[in-house]
Amino acid sequence: MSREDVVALCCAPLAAPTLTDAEIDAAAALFKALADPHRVRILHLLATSSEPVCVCELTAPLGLAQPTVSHHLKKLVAVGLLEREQRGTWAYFSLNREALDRLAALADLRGALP
Amino acid sequence: MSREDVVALCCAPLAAPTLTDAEIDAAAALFKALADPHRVRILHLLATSSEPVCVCELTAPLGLAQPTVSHHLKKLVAVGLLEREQRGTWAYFSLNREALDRLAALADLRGALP
DNA sequence: GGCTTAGATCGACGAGCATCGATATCGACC
DNA sequence: GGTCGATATCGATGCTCGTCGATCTAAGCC
Repeated sequence: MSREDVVALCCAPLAAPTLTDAEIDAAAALFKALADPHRVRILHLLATSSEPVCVCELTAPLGLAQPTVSHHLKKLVAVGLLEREQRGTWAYFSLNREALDRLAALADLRGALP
Repeated sequence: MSREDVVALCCAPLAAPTLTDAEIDAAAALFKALADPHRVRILHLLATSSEPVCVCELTAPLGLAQPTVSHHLKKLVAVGLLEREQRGTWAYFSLNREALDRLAALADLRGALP
């Protein structure tokens, strides 16, 4: 599941009459990235922060070791939900607006209902 | 994670200023239920069907054995996304509108963004 | 009652995942 | 170059999950 596959979902919400296998796999991959409480909290922390956040600021509120935080961030970046920016030694992460639009469209199954 | 916990998320979207641990766990549990392609396809099949669907109609399009389909349906019912209705020997499943509303609100992280 | 069928449950197997210590990589600074 | 600090990667461990055959339960029918 590449990032391009996930991005291709932009105009194919779950409510569309038919979804291809690839689109369904991409949707499941996106939800899978959110299937862990720590990753949901990372998104929540970034959503309530006005500026990008570096890894060192996440270990404390999450109560996790640094390798584990890197592991979760990598998964969120892989599906396009997060963007990574290197500033010297530090790595800053922020939400990807387009990915959030895609997620919101995907999660809205109600469009096809009568 | 009981169904009541998940339902309690109704008025606490992910974009809210602060989320409790319980609310975050409930959100992750809801996304976890969607983290499998077969379960996404089940929701898609139900969303594109005007009437409730029985288990025997799902095994063929999913390409799964009957116990596996029952397993997935049980998970979707557990988080409230599906409703189960017994008609004689058959069990019919349909989407829960309120759960879909909750899901759409949860997945919309954009509310708190500037 | 006895048979048939739909669906749920159980048990086991294999794959995947979260976690963290140890290590590698990379940039900044002297 | 050498050192230090921040982050990523690696390896191992323990747990969870998807899958399906076998079995159990319950409803309909003769």
